[in-house]
Amino acid sequence: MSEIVVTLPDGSELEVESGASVEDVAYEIGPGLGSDTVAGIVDGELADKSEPLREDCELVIVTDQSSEYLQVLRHSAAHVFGQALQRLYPDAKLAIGPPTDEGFYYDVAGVDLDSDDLEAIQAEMESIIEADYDIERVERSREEALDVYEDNEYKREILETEAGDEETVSFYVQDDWQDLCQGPHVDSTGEIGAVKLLNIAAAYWRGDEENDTLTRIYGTAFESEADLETFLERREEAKERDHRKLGQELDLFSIPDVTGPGLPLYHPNGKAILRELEAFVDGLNDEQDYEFVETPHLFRTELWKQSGHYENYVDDMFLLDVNDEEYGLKPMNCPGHATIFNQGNWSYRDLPIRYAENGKVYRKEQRGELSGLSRVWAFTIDDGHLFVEPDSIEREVDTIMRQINEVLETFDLDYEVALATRPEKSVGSDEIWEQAESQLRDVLESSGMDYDVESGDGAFYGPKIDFAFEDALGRNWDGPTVQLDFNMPERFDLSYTGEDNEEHQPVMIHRALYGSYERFFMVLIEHFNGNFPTWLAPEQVRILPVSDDNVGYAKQLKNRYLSEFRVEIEDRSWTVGKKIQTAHDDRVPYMLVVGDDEEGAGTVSVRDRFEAEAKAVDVETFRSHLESEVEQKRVEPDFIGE
RNA sequence: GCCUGGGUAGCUUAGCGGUAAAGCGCGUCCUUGGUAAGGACGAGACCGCGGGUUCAAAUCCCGCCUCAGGCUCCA
Repeated sequence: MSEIVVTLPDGSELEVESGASVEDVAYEIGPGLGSDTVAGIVDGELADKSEPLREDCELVIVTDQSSEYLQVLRHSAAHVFGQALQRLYPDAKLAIGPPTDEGFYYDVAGVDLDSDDLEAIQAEMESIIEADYDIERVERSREEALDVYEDNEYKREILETEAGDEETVSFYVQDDWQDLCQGPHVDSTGEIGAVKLLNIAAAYWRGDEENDTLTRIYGTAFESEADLETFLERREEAKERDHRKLGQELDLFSIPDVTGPGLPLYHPNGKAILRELEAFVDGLNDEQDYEFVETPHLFRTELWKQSGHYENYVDDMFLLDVNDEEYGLKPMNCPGHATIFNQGNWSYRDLPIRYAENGKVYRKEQRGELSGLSRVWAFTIDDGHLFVEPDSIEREVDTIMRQINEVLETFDLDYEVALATRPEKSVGSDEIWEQAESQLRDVLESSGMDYDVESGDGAFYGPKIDFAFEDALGRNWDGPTVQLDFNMPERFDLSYTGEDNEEHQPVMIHRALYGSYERFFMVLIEHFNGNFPTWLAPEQVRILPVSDDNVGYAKQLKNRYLSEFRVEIEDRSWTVGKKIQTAHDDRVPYMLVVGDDEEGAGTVSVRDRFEAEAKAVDVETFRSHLESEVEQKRVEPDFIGE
């Protein structure tokens, strides 16, 4: 028997006989670890503990303390689901049932399920868990496996494709039930502490819409009931924060049927926030010498042919026939900006030219994809296009990255960066792409930031750096982006006169600090749970007169002292308690309670959204605090307890 | 676009073959309140749109629009 070298996570190396299993190696390390072994990670791939090791490899032993344990457990839960389903519906055909980040799903055919059926299936699952069946791995020949799945075309397809080269395939058996599966799994069904079936949806076999539609049941599993409870509470919390619900409740926006899908209307409250967001980036752009431009929403398709959008983007464009001529709503702002550049005659002394526009664009996304503000047909990009000399690319990209950092820091958002490279559908030569990608790589390298490479995720005209930020619920979003483009300048024949008196082609940089206002707004709504920082809040202060007699004083405060802020007076004849309740529901950062005492002394009583109170506050003290809180864009109201 | 499930007052929802119900909000009146919901009365709905079945349709059937959850795609 030959020896192989197994490298462990701490870097140590272990010599074992070729063919030793993951579990054998674990026992070699220590008997405690051996008996705790659930599975292994061999060269990064999750493997069953009985997996024989035949070559030198890196090995991580998975125990119930490992982060991968949950994944294994959930995979087993998917099997328990499969068994439960087939107990209740013997005709059900199982397709695939993998674990996911949040749980597991199983795609099935041959059953007609709706959400009411889940309860019975879950009860069956619980009884399988209760019975604590051993889960055993069994090797069968491919022929034998094909016999097992005589009536299941999905499993047969897996056997003929993925397992096409294998002599034998593995099954996992529990009780009288088995499933074709590579594993790994936990030792017995009883290890699953808690399961919950969540919802039911449809999915295509292998994700291809040409294929059969399968019924997908989503569920999750945990080691304990308590973990499941925590998960369900978080889920409920995310539902409570849903921007569509808050958008309705806080009267921010609507998407009524009559206006068409994915075409949101911003109400005064929503627009108040958008105006602040616009002013913020407009200010940042002013600081970097951007010039503001404006372009129409509609252009002749000639322009889209010139830009390459007609070849590469028509499927997503709204086209209109106007007097037998074809026009298209703009899906991007760059061709308009390039055309503006082309109306001038530039020297190297003029560059970089930096154009900015909060430009509305239209993209005909698939109908089923539209959702609240996160996917819409009409959205606004805080767009910017720079026309630069090749040797100033790095400096400009670096400045943009600093701007993006400032934006994300302002909202208390952490982020990661990624370099997205050439996609399949693209324009331009290999040399141009290589040059562009290597320049972005250089900027990233010299910035010292960690970054991922996302192969094939670039725009059709050039590579880009994407910024993925994380919200309060731990979800990641793309938004800010910097894109390098050597192709559009060529297509539009852009030029400037160099120091050598020769014509040169500028490079275009496309960039956005938010990405789209719609999506960024949506993320902010959920990130802050509607509790916007004071500088963004549609209503920054609400004055609550104790009785109707104090309304006059309230008006005086609003008009004379607080006119620079968004202030409302609650003048309905309600009790103070009700006025406070309503102001909290409306998520107003500051309430000023004013009764006879305050009116007599010329003060206010301040209450913030955290329920903290401060009495007999001098009006000017409050006003100047508010001014600095808004000016510095502080994330939370901090007048009280500062 | 495809699959499944929905669309009932401004909002949230009940009703599911016999021409509509509640809470919140809105209006009027009483109350003038001191830090998380005072009271009374009232207005408000072609029950998503169009067709069909039926003596009778919000309710059953068909088509369309639209929303939700997914699949694929993306800012």
